[in-house]
Amino acid sequence: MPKTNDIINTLRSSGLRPTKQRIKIAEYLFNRESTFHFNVETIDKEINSKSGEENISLATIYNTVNAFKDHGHLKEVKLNNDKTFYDTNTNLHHHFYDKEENILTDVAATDVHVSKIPSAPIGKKVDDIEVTINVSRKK
Amino acid sequence: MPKTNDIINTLRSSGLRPTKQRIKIAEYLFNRESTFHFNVETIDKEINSKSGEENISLATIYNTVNAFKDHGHLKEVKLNNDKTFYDTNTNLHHHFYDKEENILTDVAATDVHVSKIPSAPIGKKVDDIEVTINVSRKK
DNA sequence: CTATCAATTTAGAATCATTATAAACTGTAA
DNA sequence: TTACAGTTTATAATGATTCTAAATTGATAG
Repeated sequence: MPKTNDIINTLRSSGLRPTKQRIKIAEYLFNRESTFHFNVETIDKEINSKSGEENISLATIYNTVNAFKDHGHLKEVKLNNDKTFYDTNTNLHHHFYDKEENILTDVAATDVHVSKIPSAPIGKKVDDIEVTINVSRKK
Repeated sequence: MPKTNDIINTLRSSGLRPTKQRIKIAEYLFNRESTFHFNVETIDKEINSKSGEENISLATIYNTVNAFKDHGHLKEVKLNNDKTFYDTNTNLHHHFYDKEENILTDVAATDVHVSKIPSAPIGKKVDDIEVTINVSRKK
């Protein structure tokens, strides 16, 4: 669980000025044990519902999430949804995806083995392999 | 390459009235050798650019694509893009994905083997596994 | 410590893909 | 041939996201 100073240093060293807003959002996103999937609305609700504290404007939340993504602190995730989701786990990993409930769960890279893939198209090289295990409620 | 009559029968048997517009779009989408990835704009441009022919309204293209998807004739595909893409290949298969160029290429299910996966979360069962092979330009 | 300036925040407008609406039209079955 | 539910359509509405331009703030030099 990174401390505020670590967060400030991380922001600085990736070229992002550690503003009040960015620090608050970074603490909310990265001060947790396990991986976390969220969208802009999540942050808006969580951070801006607390009365007594100053709110962060939606535009800033968008700016911040985009900046974090562009600097490799977040990964964008595609779901069957109108809103864009993000993942605080930027390492290579895989997913369980339940489309009935629109729930995404991380799977460690070591828990999946892909033993055969075709060669890449001409002029292309393989960067990585992502596996999505689609699941549904057991009946 | 299905003939118009086959298309009409397919539409009918999946409960879709074979209207002029649906037949035209279905012929455009399904009368081809290989898999095809497209979005609504693709259809709009291709079909509505031909002067002399009656245009199909955008609303109808949306309605039709949604109907085809809902009846299992199309599969929705998520790309790093603001527009929704569709795939005429509704069988289980995998993909090469080049995010630099936003190009998706099909990979046959038989060309990929996944030899190890974790067990599904409690109360869930595995439906299928989709593998995305991320590629980029070889340097 | 203070001035300066570029980076950032912000409210609100703008954008744009998609969906909703409701009136006109059409395929189908009797 | 008629009747009616299913479709099409132009247009308005929606909603997530981006843009804009003015106000604010963090960093830096002096």
